[in-house]
Amino acid sequence: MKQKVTLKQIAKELDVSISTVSKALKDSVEISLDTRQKVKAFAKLYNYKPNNIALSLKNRKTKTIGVIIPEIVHHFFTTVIGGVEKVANEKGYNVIICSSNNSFDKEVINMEMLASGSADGFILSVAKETQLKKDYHHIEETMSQGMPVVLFDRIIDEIVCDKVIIDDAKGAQTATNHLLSIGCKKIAILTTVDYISVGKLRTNGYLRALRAYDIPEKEEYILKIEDIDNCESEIKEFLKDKDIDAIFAVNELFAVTAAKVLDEHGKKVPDDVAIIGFTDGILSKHFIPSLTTISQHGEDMGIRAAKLLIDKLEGDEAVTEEYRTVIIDTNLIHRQSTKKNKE
Amino acid sequence: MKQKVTLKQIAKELDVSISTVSKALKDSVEISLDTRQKVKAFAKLYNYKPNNIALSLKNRKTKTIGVIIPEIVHHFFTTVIGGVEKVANEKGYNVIICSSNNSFDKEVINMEMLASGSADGFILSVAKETQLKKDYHHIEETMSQGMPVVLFDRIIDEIVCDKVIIDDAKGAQTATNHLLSIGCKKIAILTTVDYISVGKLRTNGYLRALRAYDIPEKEEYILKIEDIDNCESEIKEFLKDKDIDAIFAVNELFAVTAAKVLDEHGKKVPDDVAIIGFTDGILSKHFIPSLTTISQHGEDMGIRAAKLLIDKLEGDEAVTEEYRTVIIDTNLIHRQSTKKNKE
DNA sequence: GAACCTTACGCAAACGTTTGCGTGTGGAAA
DNA sequence: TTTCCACACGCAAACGTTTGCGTAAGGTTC
Repeated sequence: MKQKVTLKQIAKELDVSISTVSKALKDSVEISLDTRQKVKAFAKLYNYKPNNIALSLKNRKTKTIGVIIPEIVHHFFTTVIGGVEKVANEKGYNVIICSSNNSFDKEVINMEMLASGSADGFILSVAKETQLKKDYHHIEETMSQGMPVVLFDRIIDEIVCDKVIIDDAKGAQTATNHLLSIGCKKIAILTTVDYISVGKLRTNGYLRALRAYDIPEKEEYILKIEDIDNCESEIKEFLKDKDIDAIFAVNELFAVTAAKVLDEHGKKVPDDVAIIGFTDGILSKHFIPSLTTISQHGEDMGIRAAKLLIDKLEGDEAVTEEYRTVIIDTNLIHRQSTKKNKE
Repeated sequence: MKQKVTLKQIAKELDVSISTVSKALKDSVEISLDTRQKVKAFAKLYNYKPNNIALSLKNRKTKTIGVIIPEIVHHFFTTVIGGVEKVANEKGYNVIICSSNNSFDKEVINMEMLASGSADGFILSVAKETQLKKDYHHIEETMSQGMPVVLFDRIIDEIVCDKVIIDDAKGAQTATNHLLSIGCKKIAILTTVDYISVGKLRTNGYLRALRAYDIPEKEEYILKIEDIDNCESEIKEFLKDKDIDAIFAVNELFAVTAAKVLDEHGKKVPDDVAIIGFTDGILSKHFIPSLTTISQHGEDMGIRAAKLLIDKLEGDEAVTEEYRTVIIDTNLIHRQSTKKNKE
């Protein structure tokens, strides 16, 4: 089994020095044309590829971006990654993806691992547990070692760095407004517990929209779901005999689960109850009825995040000291789940 | 801005040699207890972490697994990655994920990039284009340089290496049998073009099942979809006025799209037409009606693939020379889309 | 033939580690 | 006082690169 060929081996075979080989491959004028050609031919023959590790060590940078997300099996996050990869590949960067699995410890471990030489900077959406614990030492430590961090989606206000977010409250308000505009009056919200930043913001947007329409908020219309994986039972309980004409769900899963429960109760979507979701994933698109939703433009978020990071990585000191927060526009995607006949 | 602290800096501060620091941190008996404690205290204070890059260079291994998949925004592939990560983390490996986007060129580029120092071995599902082109030089080259490769799902028969697959034909046969067993006689299949290995295998399984039941295969019941992203129009055209009582779809998207088209035609699933899919993703689970399907156990595939790879990486020569093909069991998940009333 | 200039290459340091071996210091034994 | 032995530490090489600088060989100029 062949081993990877190095400069040293080529040098030995051709009876020249390592530096000659290195320079020849780079077409340095220091080396005679003859030698250059010989070396290059030999290198091609043996399929020489410079060793990235050695280059990283020498250059003190890895040309690699570390991405840490709470879940890997998650449509929104993968679209973001898609965007990151796009930009990264264009600019000659590699992407390492790690999932924290919503665990604080795993987030810390992954971050430390990547920070100790494997990546030049981070794109990060923090784990649920991290938001709960409010322990951000690993992020601060990483930044204090000179590695830029870009936070996206689930961000942390207390940390000063580049951020890419959507205006969750505004998106939620738009969603709720849409329900109001088609004549719904009794609008329930299925949301997460408050320590999830985006959940709280979306709840706020919902409340804001109601207030703007002078509709009193009702405790009984708000369900804050704790255990996302078992949301069905909570939603079932919540929806039982509830007199509502619309539901705003802060994510796809809540939306389709609600649809399912309504279906079981013999209620029709959208005629009896309209539904609007958040995040334009495959579920919303392919569900029957297809779900009206707020698109988060995950790929754009990834693109912007990657650009911010690479700017920091390649920028001079001036750029480095200035932090930006990019807000990605959301927009309402009209589908069947909010098409009232009375409209 | 602090920079990352190195052994050299600690050594200078403490006025000892680099090797003393290194040994002290490793609790070498060569170093006096006093010095050891001093060094360790200092290292902790400055949050010293050994530089992975330097270690990789020295050890000639990176403790990193490269995973290349055709698509990142894809439920099945992400579940596989989840499995890989699980095992990798347990064994102290890092995981780098790259997507080829189903492009041959990107697959080659990613592979070469990772092969030149960033990863010790690969877990790979080949791009559609690669299957079409039948050009596998990059994989062969990587293997000939001593880096183990594990192929999964979309594998290549011609390449001799470890593989993790499901028995696609058998799974398809099981699916078709199920349809037959509930009384369906006119079973259509929505499949991919033949150069996609898994698609072809599933088509074969379908045909095998029909033959076993002595049902003649009909050309008009078979749709080979070329452009997956625009499958809806093809399916619509195909299903128009077709007299069938069941559909076997080789993936989720085809299954739900068929359901949607049927819905538009006023046909009921499962009463008029039963549907069975392949791959147990979120769509199948949450669709109304929920879809009966063949589970591929993506996470298990990832786990097995990672284990095979790590065995190769850490094994001695004996293990290295022997290649295994692991076949993961599929199983039928009964849901509503095949619950005939007549049953 | 001396002085000088090109040309074409090699040396060595550096990136941050690890580790086998060499060595200076001190104390104990003879 | 000499010899010897632990003990505690430093040296240097190695992993694979890149690159500034030094230098030998050969040619040109006067």
